[in-house]
Amino acid sequence: MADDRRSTRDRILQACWRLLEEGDGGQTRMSDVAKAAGVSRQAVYLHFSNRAELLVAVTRFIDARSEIDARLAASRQASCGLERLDAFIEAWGNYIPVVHPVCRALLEMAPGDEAARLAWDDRMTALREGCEAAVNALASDNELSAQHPASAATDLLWTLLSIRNWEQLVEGCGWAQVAYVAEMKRLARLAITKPS
Amino acid sequence: MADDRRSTRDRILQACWRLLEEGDGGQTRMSDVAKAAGVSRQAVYLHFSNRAELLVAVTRFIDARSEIDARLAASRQASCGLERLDAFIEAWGNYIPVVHPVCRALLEMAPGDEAARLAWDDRMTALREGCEAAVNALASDNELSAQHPASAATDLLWTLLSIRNWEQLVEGCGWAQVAYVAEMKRLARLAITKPS
DNA sequence: CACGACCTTGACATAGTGTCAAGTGATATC
DNA sequence: GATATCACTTGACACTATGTCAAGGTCGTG
Repeated sequence: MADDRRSTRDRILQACWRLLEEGDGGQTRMSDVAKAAGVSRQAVYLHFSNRAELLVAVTRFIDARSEIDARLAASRQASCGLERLDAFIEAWGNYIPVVHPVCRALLEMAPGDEAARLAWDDRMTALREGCEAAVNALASDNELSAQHPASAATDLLWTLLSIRNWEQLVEGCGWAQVAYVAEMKRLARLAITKPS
Repeated sequence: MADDRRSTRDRILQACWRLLEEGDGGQTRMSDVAKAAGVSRQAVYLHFSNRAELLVAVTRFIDARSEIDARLAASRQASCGLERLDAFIEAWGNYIPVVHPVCRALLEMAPGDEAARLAWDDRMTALREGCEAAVNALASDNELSAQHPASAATDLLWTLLSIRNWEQLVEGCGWAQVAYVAEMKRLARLAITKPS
């Protein structure tokens, strides 16, 4: 029974994920998810009290299945600031395509939905903390550009690595994922580290 | 009569603009606009067949009142590529805060509304053409970085100057408008021009 | 058997967009 | 001066998606 319970919940999450990846983007409706999961619309509400909560649960579901923590941990073990910056961009930049479908849906509903907005802000705050840590590592190695205070460097890195920028370059301009990551590494160095 | 007609239409546009600037962002509804313009909700539909059309009309209304064409024309008359790049960033970057409230509304409805999406794409295509022209001017002066083909440099400049990035830095991180413009100029040079 | 957990069915409230039809009042035209 | 036309009002309606509620069904377990 406990197994069945998890299996229904998981089937909903899985179906939602699949629809977000395949479908027309964030326009996936609760009834679509229900149908895809082979369950009634109300069953979805028994597990997730609203759409925002479902989407947030899907992001966690994805996080758990994609070793994101491990990848980010690797970046924290880099031996110097520059290496850490590269590793961080590599980890995050390659994670974006995975979570992007859900992020898109969350982002689309954020303007009109407090819960979605908070969930999104949480995610972005976590990203900013990662950027801040990378900037601090650069500062420790005295590799940080003298152009700005560390907070401004963090702002820049955070903005550079935003999901919107990935969308525009990879989906909008047709850049290959590896080209995107390589270019972000190059730009980050130019923007916030000392000229070599 | 012809005067009255334009005055009602203009009152609607003006009211909509004001609400978008003051209000909670793109959540402004048709009935809000009607009320603010002192007109019935249906009167709004007599002038604009749907919300997307109204928003597009507001952007044109703003364009007309903000000498954007003149500012951009100035950037086209720059005597060298680098100067032109700066002038373009100056013109566009300082225009963003003016149109931003409407762009935000248009952007928020774009995912679910074909008309809004097309209108947005149009605007962004125009911006991209401006970026492309600036990149070409740099190429003519042999000032373009050898890192990428011109199209990739255009992609980068276009992405750098996106409204989302302005939102994040100015509204999200609290950067002053002048700091934003200055930093975009610096980054654009680093990203796509030859190192000096 | 009876209970409870999980799920279904179907009805309902709500919010906002866009449509429709009938009516009003001022202005222009014959 | 009657009449037609234009710009607008009023009020009702259809539609879509979210989220809520109540009543009932099914299955495993005590």
